[in-house]
Amino acid sequence: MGKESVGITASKKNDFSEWYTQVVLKAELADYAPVKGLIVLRPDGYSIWESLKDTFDKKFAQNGIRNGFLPVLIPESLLGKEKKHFAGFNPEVFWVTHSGENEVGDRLALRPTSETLAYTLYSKWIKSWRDLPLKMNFWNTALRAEIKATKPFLRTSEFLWQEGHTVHSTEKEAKKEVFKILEIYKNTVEEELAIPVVTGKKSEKEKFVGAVFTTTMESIMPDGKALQMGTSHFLGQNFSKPFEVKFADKDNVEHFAWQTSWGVSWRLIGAMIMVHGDDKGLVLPPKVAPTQVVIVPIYNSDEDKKRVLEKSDEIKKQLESKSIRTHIDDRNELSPGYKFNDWEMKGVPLRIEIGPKDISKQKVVLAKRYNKEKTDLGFDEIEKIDLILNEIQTHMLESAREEAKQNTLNISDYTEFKEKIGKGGFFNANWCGKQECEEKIKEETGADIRVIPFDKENKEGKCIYCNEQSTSVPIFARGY
RNA sequence: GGGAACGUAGUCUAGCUUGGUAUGAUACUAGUCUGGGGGACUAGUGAUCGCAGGUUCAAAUCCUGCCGUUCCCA
Repeated sequence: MGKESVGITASKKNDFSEWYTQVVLKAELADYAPVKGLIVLRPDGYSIWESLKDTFDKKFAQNGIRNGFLPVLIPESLLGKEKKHFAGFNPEVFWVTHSGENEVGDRLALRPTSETLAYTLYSKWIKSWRDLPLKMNFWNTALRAEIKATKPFLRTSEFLWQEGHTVHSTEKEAKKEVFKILEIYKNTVEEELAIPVVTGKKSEKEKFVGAVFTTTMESIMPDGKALQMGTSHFLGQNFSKPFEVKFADKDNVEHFAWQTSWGVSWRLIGAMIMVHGDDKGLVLPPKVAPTQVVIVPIYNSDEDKKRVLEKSDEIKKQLESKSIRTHIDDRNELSPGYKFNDWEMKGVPLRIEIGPKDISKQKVVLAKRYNKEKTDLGFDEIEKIDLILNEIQTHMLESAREEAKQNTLNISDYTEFKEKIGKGGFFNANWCGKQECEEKIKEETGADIRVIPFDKENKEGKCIYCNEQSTSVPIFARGY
């Protein structure tokens, strides 16, 4: 068999885009749907999403947030209630204009996001301060037409996500919620996906349309571009006013409520692929890997086969008793070498090779995916595998942090900035806070303000563009 | 937003310039051997050449439209 035709043929370093697409398709995470910009999730891809969903659900629940479900169709009259919000989304809205042969009266939008729908309901449900806070989350898909370049997980016209919508009686409490959610996002992405993130605020220009302010977490990808990993918005009363989300307070005075909305999408899967993958394919962080350990039995005679499979099964049971997701690759028709490459392409964190030679020595061969290390592991050490998986998880985050650090640069000279932006990276640069400078920089370099880190607000210095008094040190980068 | 390329079996691909019923590999099925890093041999299955029109005795090939995919640049 031609090695070229089966594995990943593009190099991550030299041909990043092509490499990414190949990994998604060949590792069988997703495939293209017959409609432009839409993808289909295959079991391994969906399993990773389910794993993230489970983690988020637990954390949301601990924070008093409950799940609900909203319909996909939103009447135009509702969507248009908050003018700026509508204008922001309108270009990419899919419209339903017919039911069968009949035209519908009020056009129906396939939700680009659900604020307008959720808050219509919220205004019905909320009457008193006793009804607050109202904290709900929705797992669904959103639809935003992507006219041009689409890429699996990163830019698709329909994407899986969760959108949370909370309502509070005070501004302070709502703001606290915004930051609490962002913290949950950050922890989850770093702990589960082993991707380091920078948290902070979006600039006025980049904030969510309709929000008072937007907090965000951003990560740097190996090609030097920034990826927005999730956002948590403080909506203030911008939506509660048009949608009349109001409540009678303890003093019997009616107030408009304070709101938040927040979301992460399957983009996180795209980030995971980019950050950890290599030229052999996907590399999965153990915590989200659908299969954590794959056992490849090796044998020739029927007698050996029986012994090896029996031992494999024993190891599998031992691992499963510790909740380690284990698979035995007993496909008879394939050679061990083929299987090794196959599972490496799919990114399974640990591989156990076991043959007659190993059994006689009371050990197996253990191969780690993320650093390609191969060692012997005695039968009596099998129980340590959960610790090894944890170690891998930790190391993956550490090395991703190291890489991110090397791609982050402090910069104060605009000429130098323009020279270096081509290679990508995060650039910490002083900014005066004026949108004009932000726009000029975008125009001249293609880089925008990804995030103003929380610890970099109110920093003195000189704006990299206009040299005037700076107000903060945002991260500039070219983004996805 | 601007530009370029591409679409032929599950996958990759030859053929297209100069129209004549599609090449090869791999995968798949069966068998024998093999088995510690992408195995070998033998025999078989699998394609209305992206879709819809048009030109023609005849279209994968020429023309038009549509759909889809990829890459590069802002």
